[in-house]
Amino acid sequence: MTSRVDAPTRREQILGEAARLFAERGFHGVGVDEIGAAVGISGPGLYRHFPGKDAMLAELLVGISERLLRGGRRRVEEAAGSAEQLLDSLLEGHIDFALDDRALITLQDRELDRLRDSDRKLVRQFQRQYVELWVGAVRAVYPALAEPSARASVHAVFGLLNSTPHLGRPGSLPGREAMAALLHRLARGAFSAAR
Amino acid sequence: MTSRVDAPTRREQILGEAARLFAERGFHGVGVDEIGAAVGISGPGLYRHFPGKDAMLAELLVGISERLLRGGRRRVEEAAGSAEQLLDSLLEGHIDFALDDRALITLQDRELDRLRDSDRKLVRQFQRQYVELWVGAVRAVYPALAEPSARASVHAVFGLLNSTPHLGRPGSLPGREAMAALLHRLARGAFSAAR
DNA sequence: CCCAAAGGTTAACGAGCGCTAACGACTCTG
DNA sequence: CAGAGTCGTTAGCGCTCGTTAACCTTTGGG
Repeated sequence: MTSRVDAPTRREQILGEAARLFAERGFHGVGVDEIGAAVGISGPGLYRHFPGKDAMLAELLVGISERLLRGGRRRVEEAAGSAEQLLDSLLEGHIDFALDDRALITLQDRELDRLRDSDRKLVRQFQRQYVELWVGAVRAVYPALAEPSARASVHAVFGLLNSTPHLGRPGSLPGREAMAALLHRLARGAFSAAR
Repeated sequence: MTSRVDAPTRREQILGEAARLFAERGFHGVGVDEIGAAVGISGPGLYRHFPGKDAMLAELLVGISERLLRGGRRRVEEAAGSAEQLLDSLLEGHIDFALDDRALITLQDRELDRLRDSDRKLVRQFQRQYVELWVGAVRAVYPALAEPSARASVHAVFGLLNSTPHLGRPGSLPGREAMAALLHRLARGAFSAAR
């Protein structure tokens, strides 16, 4: 039983560096030797922890989409109150994720096609359920909004929130908390204009 | 002098298919043989038209970013009227681009790092000027908005508009005109909430 | 009519990549 | 202290990929 506050295990360390490298240079653009070097071991030593390079990507993508969905569902259950509160809670969770796990956000919509069919289907299924959860929350706040428009709006707002990775040098932008608040307002503004 | 309404030249044909393939499977995920096959010639025949695979990507990315900037500047000149009109015009242009050239949009922020240093610098320069042009337009409409917030908002709205490529099966979404109108409203709503 | 330019073809090379094989050191545990 | 399990190492295989070389066919102009 591994404690949750321990230093990251070698496996987790590898996954973290792999995520960063994949996001920076693309799945095909990174060699196993580089991933190994990033954690201080070299090349084939990775195969003591993963059956192959594909498996690392798969574990990353399945992990993200599953975490997002679980977090969303938890918020749906906890938000017994108003529909507004649920939408704000979902926004808060997604924004935290976008700001703190930029590499994973990038991978999620960039390298999905490199997965084996079964893994890709699984990730797509998680993503779809997550989107539908949002669609429900948005329509609870804006009941006049038709479902196709709501779905398209949710996709678009995800694009807005996930745009964080593509940002320039840090100087010309707000800090982390200001950025979170700004993204929240932008997203709410977009939804409220969906009509 | 090539007429603008002629059938696409072989070069243009290659660029089009390369854009589609790069967007689908990533730059490193597509082989020159596939690009050749997509236009009916095979593999090394491409080298009669381009010095290498990198050159195709470079021409695509430089072309897009240059076109976007030129279109934006044209709209700035033409919009002698109100600031609102300019912002709407910029939105219209970018939305047309996002809806009609999805592959290029995808490439623009996904494969930029695969370029030679000089080409990447050029593309980044075009992109930066395009963003600054938008920042000016947004701040003309919302003068109270500080520049860093305006810049972050512009990036975020680009993410919103460019989210079109990541959409699901066509059935569950609005048609092209409805989608354009929806994106326009969402973007305006986001800006108006930036504060 | 010739010949040069344009635009293809196939064969093959060299580099890089994912992965396996074979081996070694360290650390527990009975 | 033996032996197994864990976690590394290096060498190298086989394949793919971008690119080059050498050659062929068509076409338009002097």
